[in-house]
Order: sequence, then C-alpha cells, then structure tokens
Amino acid sequence: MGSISRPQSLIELHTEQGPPLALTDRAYAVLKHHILTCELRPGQRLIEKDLCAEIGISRTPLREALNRLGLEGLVSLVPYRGYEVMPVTMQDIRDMCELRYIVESEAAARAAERATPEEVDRLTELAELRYTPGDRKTYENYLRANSAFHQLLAHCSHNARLEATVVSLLDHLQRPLYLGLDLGLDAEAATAEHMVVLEAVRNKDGERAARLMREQIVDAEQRMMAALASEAGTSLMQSSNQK
Amino acid sequence: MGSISRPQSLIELHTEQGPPLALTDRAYAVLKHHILTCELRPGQRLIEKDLCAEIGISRTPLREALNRLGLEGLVSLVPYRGYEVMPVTMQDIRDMCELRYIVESEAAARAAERATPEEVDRLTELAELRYTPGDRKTYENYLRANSAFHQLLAHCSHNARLEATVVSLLDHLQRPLYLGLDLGLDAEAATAEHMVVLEAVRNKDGERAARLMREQIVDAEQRMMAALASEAGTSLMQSSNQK
DNA sequence: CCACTCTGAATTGTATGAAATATACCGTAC
DNA sequence: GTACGGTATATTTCATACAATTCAGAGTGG
Repeated sequence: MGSISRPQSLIELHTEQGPPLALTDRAYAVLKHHILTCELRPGQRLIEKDLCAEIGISRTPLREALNRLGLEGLVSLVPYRGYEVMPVTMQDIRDMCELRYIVESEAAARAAERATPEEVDRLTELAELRYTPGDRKTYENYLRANSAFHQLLAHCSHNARLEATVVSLLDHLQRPLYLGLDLGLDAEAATAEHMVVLEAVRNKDGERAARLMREQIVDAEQRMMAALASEAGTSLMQSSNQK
Repeated sequence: MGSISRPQSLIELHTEQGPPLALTDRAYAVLKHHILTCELRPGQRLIEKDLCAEIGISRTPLREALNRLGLEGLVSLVPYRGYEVMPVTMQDIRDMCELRYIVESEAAARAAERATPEEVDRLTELAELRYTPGDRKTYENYLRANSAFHQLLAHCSHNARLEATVVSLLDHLQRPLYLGLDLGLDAEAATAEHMVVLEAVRNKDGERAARLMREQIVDAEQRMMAALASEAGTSLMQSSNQK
C-alpha cells in the first residue's frame, strides 16, 4: 500500500523509519517535524535553495511539500515573496485551545461509547507518563507520549474527521510547548488525569469523560497562558529573521 | 496584500474575479471548484497532462495544486500511480455530519455571545433563501446562499480555527448535494430555520442558538441519509472511470 | 488452458535552466 | 537631510527534458 498524501502527526513523523518512496513526502515529513518542534522557529524565513541543500533534494519536490504545509497553516506563503514559518500568536493559541475544548471533549464522549476492548487496553498502556524535571530529552518524550494518548483517544471516537481535527490541533499546539516554555509539568498529575478519563471510558460513561476532558483542557490552557504571559516580551513567539 | 495559500471555500472561489497572480493558486481554485460541484465526479481518475491542457498551464504548478488538494482530502494521491477525485463514502458523510453537529452548534453559541451589530445585520441579509423547485440554476444558488449564511455565522464566533473547521466541512458536504441528490428542499422552511437561529443570536442566547443548530443539523443529516439510501445502487457515490 | 516473463507504452517523479517578480542599495536631485 | 528613481541581486515561479515506475498485453513454456 503506497503512502497516501495526508497530514501526518508528529508522532507518526517520529516513529517512521525508511524514507518514503516519494521525495515530496520525505521533504514534507522532515519540514513538518522541524517546524512542530521549533527547530525551525516561528517567523523564520525559508529559502528554497537552502532547504534543498539541507534535505538533499531538488526544488520541485520541496516546493510541493511547502505547498502542503502552506495549506496546513504551518508556513505562510506569499507569491513571489517567499515562505516563512507561520508565527505563533496569542490569539491563535487561544483559538486552538477553545476548539480543542469543543472537539476533544466530544471525541472523548464518543470514545467512551465506541472504544473496543483492544483499544481500551492500548489506551491503558499509553496513559502512564514519565518525566524527569530539567531533562530536555525526557521532556520531549513526555510531550510525545501525552500527544499519543490524546490521539489514540480521539481515534477511539471512530470518526475519522473528528480524529483528524483533534490530531491537527494537538500538533499545532506542540509548537508553543517546544519553545522552551516550561509550565510546571507534573508527570504524576498528568498520568492521574489520563487515568480518570480512562476510567470513564471503561465505564462507557460518555458524559463523564467529556466533562473530565473539558476540565483538564481548561486547566492546560490556563497553565499555558500563564507561562506565556510570564515569558511575554522575550522573543519566544516570533523569532527575528536569523538563519 | 498578496493572496496567501490557504483553503478557499466554494463561496470565495465563485465570488473571485481576476485570475490569481500565481498559477498554482489558479489551478487550485479551478480544480477545487470542479471537485466540490462534482463537475469532476468522485472516483474519477485525474491525468496531469489532460488537466494541464484544460487549464492551460504546465505540470509544475498543477502538481503543486494537486498536492494541496491531496492534503485537504479532496483527491487521493498514490505515488507513481496517479490521482483520483476522492470518493464520497457513506461513512465519511456520517462522520462529517457528526463533526458538524459538534462544531457548528458551538460556533453558533460563540457567535451569539460575540457577534457585532454589523455582523448581525449582514447575517440578516443572508438569512433569506429562494429556490424554484426543479430549476438547476436556482438550486445551486440556494446551496451557495445557504453555505454563505452558515459560514458567516461561523465567522461570527471570532475564532479563526473554529471557522476554518466549519468552512471545510460545509465545503466537503457540498459534494453529495451536487450529485443530483434532490432532498425535498424547501426554501421557506430553510429561511425559517435561519431566522430562529438569528433571533437567538440577536438575543445573545448562546445556549438556545446551539440547541437550535443541533436540531437543524440532525434534521439535515436525516434528510440527506434518507435521500442517499433511496439512491443507493445508482452509481452516485463513485463514478466508474469515464473521462 | 493457465501461469509466468518480458517488453512497450503511458504516467508520474525529479532535476535544472530561463523568465518574472520583489527587494535592497546607491546615486542624484531638491 | 530627505525623497525619489534606477539598477543590481536575490528569490521565486514556470516550463521542459529526463529518469523511474507502473500497467497492460503479447508471447512462451509448462
């Protein structure tokens, strides 16, 4: 089965081994990963020639990848002027959090009603998070594991569109988290939050799963906004244009 | 302000006059319009060379447009095998309706809380629909006008992400409607539905706007599913591969 | 009669060069 | 000193040539 062109989540991008057969796909995967992890910083100008050299491909497949990313809202693309990594604005983060509040809680409710026993088992495996404060490596593992849990939960809604919406949101929301932004992360608390939602799913209590999810997302949003507010002024949100 | 690369709704595609400066944008607009209106039928194979001749451009910008459409889920793209207009499946329609139920009702609630007086005026202008049964031309006008109202309502949520999600859904849901599918359309009933939602928005009653929206969407979904069920077997959903 | 391989045509994937456009810089006039 | 205009450069955009892959069908052997 050939690899179809669809958005790939950060999780998938990281799991994936062999180079996809089409160079466009590889360029898309590499760039998306770099953008979501802020290795390519928000606001950074992107030059075709440089990226080609870096990835080791020619301009045609690179441009096709950039077009996909443009449609996805990860790079801004102005004809005849060039590309830049889409800046992260406060307003956009607020919008994403509000949308997440709406769709992820409803996804949790559907998941509670529709998840198969196998899916519940898999959720249980992913629920536990570990994190050693101060260690960058485990921090990134934490972020990935947390996303993986929420993605699988969305998948359990058995609604592909709903899942895609949630996955896209989670991906985009990774960027502020990778910006050095240390909100007081607590692996045990996060694990506990996963556990109570999971319990509601096990009991097929959609109402409760949705309510818990809403509480947790409001919580997460407030922590993020607080951290951002304290960082305001420091040019985290939008780098100037250094290479 | 240069035209940025972002998804364009069917409404915009139709309103737009002058050819966009970038050929990629033009190809994207033309193809998307043809796909959403089912002038390019679901399942139809797409050949680069033919499309180039038809649009009058070369393969490079065309391929960039096809990549965007692939990411958007409007064409399926398998490396070295080609493109085809994404088929419309029952499951996908169900998923989209469910997601619409979730996001559009919440968008209506936010719109009730946040719409400006000017926006309410504009909504009022768009609320009324006209439709002469049996006339294809007015049928398509009806579809566009109805989408325009729902899009503006989503816009009034003042949440760009939420709006984008709704717009994308409305666009994708145009396809089954253009497939000849005549659900018992009633312009007066639809106008009445718009009016009651609009009244809730005027009164800033978010709860009520959301509830009305949910009722109307469930209604619309049932009408659509019924019409589809009666058409089942006739190859509406997925054309064979005639040009 | 079936299965298999090989060959050719059709189609997509990739690279590269030429044209179009925007931006920055410098000089000049006021 | 400032504003304006022109030129040079950098960058994107587009078209085309070439390479890689798939698919269909003929031919061959079992």
